[in-house]
Amino acid sequence: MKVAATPAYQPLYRQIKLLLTERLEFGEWKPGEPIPSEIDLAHRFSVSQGTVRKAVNELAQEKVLVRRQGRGTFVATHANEHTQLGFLRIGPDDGDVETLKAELIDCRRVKADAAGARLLDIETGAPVMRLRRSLAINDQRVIYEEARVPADMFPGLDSVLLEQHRCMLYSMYESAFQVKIVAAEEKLKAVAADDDTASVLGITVGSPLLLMVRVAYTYGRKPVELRRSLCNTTAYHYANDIS
Amino acid sequence: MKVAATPAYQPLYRQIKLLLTERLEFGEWKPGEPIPSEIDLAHRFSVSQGTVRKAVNELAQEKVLVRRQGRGTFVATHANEHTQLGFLRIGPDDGDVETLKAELIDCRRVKADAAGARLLDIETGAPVMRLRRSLAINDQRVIYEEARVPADMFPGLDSVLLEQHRCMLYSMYESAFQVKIVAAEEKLKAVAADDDTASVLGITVGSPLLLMVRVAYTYGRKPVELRRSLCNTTAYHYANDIS
DNA sequence: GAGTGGTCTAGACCACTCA
DNA sequence: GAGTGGTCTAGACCACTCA
Repeated sequence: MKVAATPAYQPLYRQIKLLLTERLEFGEWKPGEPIPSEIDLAHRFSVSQGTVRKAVNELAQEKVLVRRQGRGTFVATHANEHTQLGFLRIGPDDGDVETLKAELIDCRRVKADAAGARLLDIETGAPVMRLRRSLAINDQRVIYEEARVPADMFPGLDSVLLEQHRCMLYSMYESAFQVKIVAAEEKLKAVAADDDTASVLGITVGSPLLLMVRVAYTYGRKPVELRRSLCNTTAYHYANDIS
Repeated sequence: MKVAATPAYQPLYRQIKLLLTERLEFGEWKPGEPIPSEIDLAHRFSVSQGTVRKAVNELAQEKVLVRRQGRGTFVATHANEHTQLGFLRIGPDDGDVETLKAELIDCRRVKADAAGARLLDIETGAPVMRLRRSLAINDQRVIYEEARVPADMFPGLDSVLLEQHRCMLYSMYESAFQVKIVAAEEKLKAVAADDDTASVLGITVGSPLLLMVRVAYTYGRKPVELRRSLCNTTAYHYANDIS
């Protein structure tokens, strides 16, 4: 009988990719900073430039790194989220997103419920910070959302800090807590507006809203944030490209 | 004064990519068939294998080609849509998509309205085929949709042909009309169910539904199909990965 | 064992950025 | 002009598939 041996063959460039990821996690190169040049990395790891290139290319494709010809390769950052929109896929039916403003409703320490704990990979009942806010696109308040993060990863997270960062969450996670969001999964549904949401968004109870449930991950696909957003899509939509 | 000269520098591998795309459009290699080996292509185009590889890699990434180590590189196909789901991003909240059945409502020749014509890049009033149907996932009827395609690209499209292909549209476009869908853009909204949709889906009028508006493209980003789908997301959701 | 794509190297030269 | 990433080549060898 044959043992179900996982072949575990990993090409060299993937091992290099892992080493780079570890250094990124460790914080050797911080978001926005350049990493060493390909030639430099090739020497450090004693491989050819082509092998480093392949590892870096994959990380660039995953948007963990950003290549800039003639300048270097940089650690991706959410620092410019006010100009770049980050992971927000919502936009107006006509025209572009010109302004994006967040208004904090509250920020509280609560206990993780079973479903949330499972998604965040923590214990049920573990402390999480829950923040609620509304988002206005082009001065129209269209999104109400609730985000939950494990409290121990974000010590000192409170309303004051949030206001300081003008509610740009991923940028704040990154600069204040060294937690870099690199990917997310979203599930979308259509739901009817409840009382609270309706009053925040200034619509009638029962109106259809787009519900987006997001799990956001840091390096190594570790879940960091659970978010529930409700969007009034009367004049807005969620855009997605498929191939 | 400097003329705004578009540099128009195109690396060799992109020229090769273009040549490959042209041959695919022309039908030299059909969906499901293998294309020549990298070495063969390199000889034909008088470039190195590495350059061909780079061109093929980009096409594989765009899911126009499919690489299979040890076997060869194949033209992507929608032929297995009943097993592979194609571009459908909807799935049940619990479990997987086990069965997917389509039920044709009607298929008529109509005139393109202004908005639809613009998206399909045809004249307003030009003939389009409009087909309506419902989709059942795991034997639950959850989607009502309407698709429009330019009539001249699909001569002879009718209910009989649709039934023959069991409503697997992209597979039918491909095998019966040599139109290969390679990409799509979707816009999502939450809307209230109207009378017709409510009765087809067996829900109450006004229930929230997920509206998906899709433009599907063939090679060279030529628009081919405009689709409007309404999904009852009570026990289903639209899944999307972001990075 | 022949043929395919996948990895890796070493080296040349190009496009681009910035001082 | 020095330094970066981007392209291209030629060649070796590896992993995988299939007859």
